[in-house]
Amino acid sequence: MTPPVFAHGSLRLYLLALLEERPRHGYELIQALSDRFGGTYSPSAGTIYPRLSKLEEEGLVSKSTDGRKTVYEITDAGRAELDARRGELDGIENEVTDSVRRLADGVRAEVNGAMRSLRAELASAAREAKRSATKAPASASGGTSSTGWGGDARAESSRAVHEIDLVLSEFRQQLRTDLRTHASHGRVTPESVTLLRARLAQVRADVMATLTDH
Amino acid sequence: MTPPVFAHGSLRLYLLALLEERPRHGYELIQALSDRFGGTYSPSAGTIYPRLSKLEEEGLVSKSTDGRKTVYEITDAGRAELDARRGELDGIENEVTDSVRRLADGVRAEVNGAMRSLRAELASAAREAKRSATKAPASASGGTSSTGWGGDARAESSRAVHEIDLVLSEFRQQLRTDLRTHASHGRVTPESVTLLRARLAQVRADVMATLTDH
DNA sequence: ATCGCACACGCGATATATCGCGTCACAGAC
DNA sequence: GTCTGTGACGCGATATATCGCGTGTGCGAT
Repeated sequence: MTPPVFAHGSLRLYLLALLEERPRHGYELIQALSDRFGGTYSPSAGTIYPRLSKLEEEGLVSKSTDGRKTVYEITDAGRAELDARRGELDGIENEVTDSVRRLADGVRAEVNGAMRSLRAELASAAREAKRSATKAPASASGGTSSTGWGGDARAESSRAVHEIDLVLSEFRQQLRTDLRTHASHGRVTPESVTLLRARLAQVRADVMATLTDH
Repeated sequence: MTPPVFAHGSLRLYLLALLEERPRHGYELIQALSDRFGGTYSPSAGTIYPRLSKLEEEGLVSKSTDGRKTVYEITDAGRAELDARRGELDGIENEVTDSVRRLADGVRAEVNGAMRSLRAELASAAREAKRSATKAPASASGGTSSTGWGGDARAESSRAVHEIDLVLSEFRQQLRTDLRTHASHGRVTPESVTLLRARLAQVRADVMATLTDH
């Protein structure tokens, strides 16, 4: 039901990036992630610790105990891995931001539903007024996707896809900055939105044309 | 903040009573308590484990490890203590039930409050959707000031910015999916990247123009 | 009687680690 | 080219343990 916030290799890389800033222990990383993504998303311990274990097993981080804390530090191998994939990082940040926003929207809807059932339950409880009932939560997961790599003949294609990702990322960043600037003095009208939507649809069609035309 | 559910010696005794039924491990006790009191109240690990340690220290329960679980069993001394204070148990059960009820009322109030603000937010979102999507047949006249909240223009601008964010997000998602599909059979050339870059720059310029043109 | 204060207690926050489910990507089978 | 299984992965649930804050309780001093 709730789609994962981090795509397949993303958490691994992001953790490495956080540890590059400075050594941290597990709980600290959980908080750091929670902070960076508005508190709406908090990675669970079951997400962080297995990943850290894996990273240590791979030799990308080293572990050392400090009282009841377990401090993780990035190794040279870790820094190398990070350097090699530095470009993916900003893409990940944007992706996660998107996921979190979708998640927040989902939560809003869920709360609506939960409220309905709660109201029903309270009404029922008032009617009976002597017996109690039990409740049960729920959970699941879903999915998104992202970067693909690894071929040989398709290397160029992959590179191109990845670069498009970067271009998109940059474009979004720029437009956001532009809008923030102009929104403070002067205003952004719905017409801008409409225009943007139309133009992007056109761009998409044109780009697709270059793909199918050969 | 929230008043304790269990009065001073109550948890200790209740734990003993639960262990008299059968040996249990810590987490099991947490769940048992959560079950008995309607799920509204879940004692935290920080409540249970120190108490269990204390009980063991006093020799009222004995501890034994089973895999990653720590099973607690009542001792003769524990049964003696329980027999001596059997009378208090009913009182405790009632007391706790009352506490939980009060707590549930508090939650209900809180949720109600949260719902109010949520409703407001949803209403706002609905207004936004209506304003930008529908080209409203009549009704909407010019006068934005006087009644209603001040800074309507600012709010509209903010809403527009948010929506642009959505459009960007969606666009990126779509393009990524498109590329993914076409990248498997057929390929993505650097020309597509170049084209995309150029077209996006143009779009950005055009959108910016709608902002400064007024 | 009552004042006050050490001590026990309840509990959320802090901290760590594993298990099992569902999903996704990738490789090899076809 | 499509189908498939399998392994890695994200993540909630399970499981345990400690720290520190606020409060209530009981006892000795007043």
